[in-house]
Amino acid sequence: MKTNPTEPGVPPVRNRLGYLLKHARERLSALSSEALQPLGISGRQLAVMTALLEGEPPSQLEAAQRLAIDRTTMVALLDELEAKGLVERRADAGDRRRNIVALTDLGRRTLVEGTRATDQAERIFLASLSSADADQFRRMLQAVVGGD
Amino acid sequence: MKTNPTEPGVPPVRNRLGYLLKHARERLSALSSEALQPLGISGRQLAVMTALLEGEPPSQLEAAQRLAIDRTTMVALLDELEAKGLVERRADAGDRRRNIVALTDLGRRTLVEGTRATDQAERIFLASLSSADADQFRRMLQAVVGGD
DNA sequence: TATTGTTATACTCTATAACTATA
DNA sequence: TATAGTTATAGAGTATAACAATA
Repeated sequence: MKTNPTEPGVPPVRNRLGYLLKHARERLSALSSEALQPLGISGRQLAVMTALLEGEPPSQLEAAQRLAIDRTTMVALLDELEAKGLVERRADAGDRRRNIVALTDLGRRTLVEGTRATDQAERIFLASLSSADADQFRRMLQAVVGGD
Repeated sequence: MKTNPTEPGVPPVRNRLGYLLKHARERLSALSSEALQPLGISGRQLAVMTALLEGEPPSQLEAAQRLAIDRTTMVALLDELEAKGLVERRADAGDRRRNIVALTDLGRRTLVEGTRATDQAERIFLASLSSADADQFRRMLQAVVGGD
């Protein structure tokens, strides 16, 4: 059994995109969780609230599609947010299969504060990049994620 | 209840780093899984094998540290790799608490092929960026992840 | 027949606590 | 006392299948 025969064409694991994306997300999640803790919400919950405010108040299914998550995942997220008084479900008058989901006044205020908190978390996360590089980093991520 | 009062300072959820990193990683994971399927290994397993080849053959704990994961997570990963005949645990002669972990010959061949496969998955993942931008994207990720 | 919300269920990934064997 | 490996366990997060209500 030979020792340490470095293989050509096998780069260090810390240069691999899989490693980098995993740990980048872990670091940002930790920073965001910490920043949101005073508000008593998670980053996932803030993301749902953010999606509710884009365009018309969505059904649960439409809200899930805006976040590119499954509708069954949305159920539990809305249960949590409703229990905190941050969102309301109301039956759609025109199609009673659908629930229209909207932020409450408390939800709107919490969203604004949570956005400020996560903006700050993002700034800390990106602190090792120049401001121009940080903008480019975000654009590159949008490019590789695509429309989904 | 007002409808759709767009709040100033609340950007679309698809511009948030949390959303982008989550879905970027999801997309790369899907591409990598597909590329590795003929080899019968996961991206996580390939990452462990890659870490084993950097520097001296590590103990389980050192291998975990190279990947910045918990040593209890490493146990199950090595169980899987050992069951496939890709790695070997052998007791450290100098300190019998430690297991030295090394790739088998099959493991080394699988690592080389798996690296080629995930290189190709990374190229597809980055296809919307120029070659120079792709390099810069990777460097930026390394900068924000830091030494951990 | 198809769609929306829901529930039950299961699977992946991860970490914490406690055990064992060694040091 | 402390460390390396292990096990049991639990908690996120996610998805699939099946059901009820409605279209």
